[in-house]
Amino acid sequence: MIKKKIKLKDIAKELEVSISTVSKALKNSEEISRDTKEKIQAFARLYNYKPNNIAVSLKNKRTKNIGVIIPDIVHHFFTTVIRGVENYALEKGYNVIVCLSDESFDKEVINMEMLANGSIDGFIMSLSAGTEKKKDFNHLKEVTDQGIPLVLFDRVTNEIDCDKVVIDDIQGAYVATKKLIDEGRKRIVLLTTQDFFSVSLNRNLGYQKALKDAGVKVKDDFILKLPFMDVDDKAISEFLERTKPDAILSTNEIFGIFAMRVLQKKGFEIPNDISIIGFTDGLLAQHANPAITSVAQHGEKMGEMAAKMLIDRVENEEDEEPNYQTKIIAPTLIERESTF
Amino acid sequence: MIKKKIKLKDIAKELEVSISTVSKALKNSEEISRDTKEKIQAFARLYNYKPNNIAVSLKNKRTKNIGVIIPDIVHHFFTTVIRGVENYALEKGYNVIVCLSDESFDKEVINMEMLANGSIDGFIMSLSAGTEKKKDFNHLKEVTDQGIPLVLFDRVTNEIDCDKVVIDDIQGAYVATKKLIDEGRKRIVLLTTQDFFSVSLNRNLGYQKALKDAGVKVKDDFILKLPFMDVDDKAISEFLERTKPDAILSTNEIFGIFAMRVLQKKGFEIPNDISIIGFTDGLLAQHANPAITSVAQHGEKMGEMAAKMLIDRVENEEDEEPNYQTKIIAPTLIERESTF
DNA sequence: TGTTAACACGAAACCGTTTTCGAAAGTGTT
DNA sequence: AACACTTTCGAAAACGGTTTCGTGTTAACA
Repeated sequence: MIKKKIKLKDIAKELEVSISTVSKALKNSEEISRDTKEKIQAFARLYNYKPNNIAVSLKNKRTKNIGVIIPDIVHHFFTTVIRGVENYALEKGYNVIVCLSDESFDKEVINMEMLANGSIDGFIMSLSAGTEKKKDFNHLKEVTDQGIPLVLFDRVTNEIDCDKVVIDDIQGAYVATKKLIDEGRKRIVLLTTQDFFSVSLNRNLGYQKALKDAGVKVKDDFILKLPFMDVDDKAISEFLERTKPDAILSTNEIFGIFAMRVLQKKGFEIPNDISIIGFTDGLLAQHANPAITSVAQHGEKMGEMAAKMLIDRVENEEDEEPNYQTKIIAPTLIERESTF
Repeated sequence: MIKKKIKLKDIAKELEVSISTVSKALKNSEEISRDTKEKIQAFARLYNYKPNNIAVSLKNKRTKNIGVIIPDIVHHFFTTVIRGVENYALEKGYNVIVCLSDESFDKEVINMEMLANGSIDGFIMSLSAGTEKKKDFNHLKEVTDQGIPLVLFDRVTNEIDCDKVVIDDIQGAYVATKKLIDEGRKRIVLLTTQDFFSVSLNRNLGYQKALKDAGVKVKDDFILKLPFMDVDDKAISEFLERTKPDAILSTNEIFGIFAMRVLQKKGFEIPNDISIIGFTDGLLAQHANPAITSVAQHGEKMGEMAAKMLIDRVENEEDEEPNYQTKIIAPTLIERESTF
């Protein structure tokens, strides 16, 4: 026995008024008399009337949905961003449609196209590895050309004119490297990914800048660029044996964890023998033994800011000159047990 | 210069045919002549016509969206479930709307109500702690009464008649405990949460059953029930000092990690002195040092199955007698370095 | 040449709302 | 009694599609 949902027409028929009257009464319109409004509202409450979202969306051309496209959800950073977006969205009465590009350009395009046909009021996204590698941003261009608001976060591109929120990766790496230098470390190596990731590139720059500012020469063979997936214990192990570092900066969380494991198995003590700092202050860094000093990216805050920027755009679409902004969040070095 | 999206009416006007003709032509209807169809399709392709999802949804009463409500997204298990759901959904042309209940009953209700008014074709969800504690399932009842398909996973209730997918928690805990017994461990303690979590309860049962089957007496003070959030190092530490275990079974990932840290700080060697097995085969267990033997819950598979069950229901709504199923996934013990 | 059937297309209803506009009824003023 | 306002409500269009059904045209056939 399925209880069908009640609609305006049903209320109208039952109370012998018109649909328009019901609609207005439920919005407490001044046009409708006190009596009628009370009668209608009471009836609606009794039968638990809720307007159909789809019909409202079609009429208002507002879905109250925002689309979030991220490369990977099994990743603490993106997960915290979603939480931030969700928090703000819920507060503003928006739903969050999450799509995963799986680091693939094609999936990113498919997902965008699926959502761009009316399903959402705006996008929040971080570029997939495939897209960063291919440098093809036509799908983003099409979306913005249609007037759909877009906010890019973390992995962004300046090929596209839109709102952005990023952390200051150069600064983050700089501070981390400086911390290691100040500790007296002399052989500071960098574990990073290939260059097509905008974030890795910037972190690399920050690392080199800190070294230069301290009068330390940057050695190219102190930098290991690993593929971003399928991390290889062996590659790390060989690199560490060759470079014999006394400190490691990793541009992500996982490489640092791997390095620490390799070192611990070889009998090194962290941080006595070698200091380690990683990026992305995630669960792994927090719960490792010793806990790893990390550059926090404030994902949740990023998500909230992105959501705020997006919803502001969505709700004030009239302003003709966009005046796009890029918010830069300052990273924070969280000192734990893997450094002094 | 915003490029407005083209609609049926525009194509109709341009090609001097009716809207219905365009609609049919684009669906390759037999009613329309070859010539007209080709002309219309070519035009549509040229101008990149895509039907408006909202309008189609309103007409068809199908949104091609599925709502997923989970307690927490910053949690590896749920995150893998979402990935599984996403995979299957994308394949079938569905979008996934993710809502977070934040372990709160109220948020769970709000989210359900937001989505239940036409935004989605069905729900996939795992109960929040608040709901499990309160044992109030009226919001679920209302949804199913309306004929909206619902699939519960992991944290389920038998108060509600619907499809479910769970893992055999009793079995998982049984196998894990047996493994410890077979290793020769005599003082096997259990780290778990309060009883209102259905999963914890079952894991506790499995633990006790394995002990009994091996002729070991279950001691109540060998079981520590911690609040599910804000884990307390001190409580764990005191418990371990009091019980002096030679093996630990943790009903989740994090308690096991905490216990290992505490023990390592006290100088114990894992697994030489003490073996550890945890539930939820997440990143923490995989990357801990030593890596922790875990009972894998196969979240991605669960997500895929839940999505499959839901979409099957959605697309075959005619069958009058529901005949709800509960799929039980067998857990797997993944042996790592924290046991012999 | 008249009848019929196939073919190709269009008009209109519909999905469930919102909103504009017009109009009936009531009120008050002279 | 005539007029001008209010107040209160309903008809209808609109959002952008899908689908049913009717109809004009043409070809085929007796």
